[in-house]
Amino acid sequence: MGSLTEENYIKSIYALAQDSGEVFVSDLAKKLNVKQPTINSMVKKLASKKMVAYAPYQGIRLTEKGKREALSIIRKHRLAELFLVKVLGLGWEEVHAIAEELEHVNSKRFYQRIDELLNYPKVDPHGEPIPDENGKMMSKKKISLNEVVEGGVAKIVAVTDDEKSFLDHLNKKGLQIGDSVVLKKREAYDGSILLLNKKKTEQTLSHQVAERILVEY
Amino acid sequence: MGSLTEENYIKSIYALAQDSGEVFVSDLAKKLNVKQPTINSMVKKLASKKMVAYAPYQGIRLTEKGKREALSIIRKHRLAELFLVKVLGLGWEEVHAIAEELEHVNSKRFYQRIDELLNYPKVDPHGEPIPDENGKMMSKKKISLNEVVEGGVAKIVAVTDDEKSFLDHLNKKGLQIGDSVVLKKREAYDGSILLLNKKKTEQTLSHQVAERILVEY
DNA sequence: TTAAAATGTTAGATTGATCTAACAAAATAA
DNA sequence: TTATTTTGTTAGATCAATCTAACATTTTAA
Repeated sequence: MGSLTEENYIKSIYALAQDSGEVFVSDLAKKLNVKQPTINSMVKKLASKKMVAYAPYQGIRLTEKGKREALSIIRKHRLAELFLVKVLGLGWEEVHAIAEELEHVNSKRFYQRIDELLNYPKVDPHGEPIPDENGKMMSKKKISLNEVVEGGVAKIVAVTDDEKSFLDHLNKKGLQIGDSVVLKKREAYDGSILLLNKKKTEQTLSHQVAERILVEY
Repeated sequence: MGSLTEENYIKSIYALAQDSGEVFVSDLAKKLNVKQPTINSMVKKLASKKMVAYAPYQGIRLTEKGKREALSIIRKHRLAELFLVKVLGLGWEEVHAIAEELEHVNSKRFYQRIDELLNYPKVDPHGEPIPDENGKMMSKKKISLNEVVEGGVAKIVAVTDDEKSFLDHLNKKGLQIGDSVVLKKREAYDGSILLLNKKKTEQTLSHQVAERILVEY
């Protein structure tokens, strides 16, 4: 266990990496509401503890050890949220703040009993998967971009075609694994879709291309 | 709310005052496992926040504000303990450490729901009274020294005679309000008792004198 | 390819909580 | 009443986490 502060850094690095792949010092500073030099020194400390690997301009990555730590905190957070809703009868909208505190409680027994009481749940009240004691969790459902509804936000997690020409096409459209996209509109007559890529520019994809793009949704 | 550290100081000052009346910088240092100068500066800070009143060689006293804070923490600690035993099924011997963490959770709602779920309990698993939201709690039973069994430890909390001659007599025996005493032996033929006072010296009290001394037991 | 934007670093200060070393005052015991 | 013990203080240092000010490097866009 690191300090409360260290735990919060680890958790935020994990969350940002989920959202957008690379995590820069500047991203973390924004997320944690502290200035960049603060992040800089903390990242050095975490690197010395082998929790992260860091190279300037290439982002901060959690090591296996760091990921284990992150998943342990996430497990506690999500178990706490579900517990607060199911057992204490609090509203799903008010439990997040309390879970932010409970996630730092350092007692295996406490969380084992909660897990048992809730009958080993797989997802929290927001539908997020709960990692088990070994950090394993249900992966979110992956679907094709064609199954996303108009207005939906989805994160590209995989492609089912790795022909260079296909990947080049995606690059030209400004699309990469890890990017979040917004589905603006679907044309009824040919199933082509209009979306906003990460850079907020509009792109049109044919139905055939969208079919090969898997998203987490 | 003060910092975690401040909360722990307040709680310890309250606990020491319960045990022995006066709380010296040196007592608190021992209790919190830090050195005296640390206590000295923290006490100054707490005094500036009007949580304690302090005069050297005369002990640290909580102000009304400080007492409210202490009772709020104690309430959370004891509710947490009972909750851990009754709802999570943990053993009474393992809940203290977890409650030390939970007592700092800063959510009224959380503790209100626990209180409700436990049906507004009056005592924790160790028999200690639980303060309500206004800091009121059951007082422990006060009994006369004559009702304490041989070998019992009791704390003097009041006397039912305030004649100077009576109080002088107690002073001579090294007995004061707030002192803990050990009842070593009771003579069958006249009901007089032999006890160890705070200074660990043996004293004999007549049955009539003991009758006028009230203890928390 | 040069200018601008994004990303990052160093140096030095601050605040909270802690320490050690040295000294000071009050209470208690011999 | 003097010596010892208990109780407390000051000064100065350290460590974690933060800041501001100034500067540096890399990427991206014009």
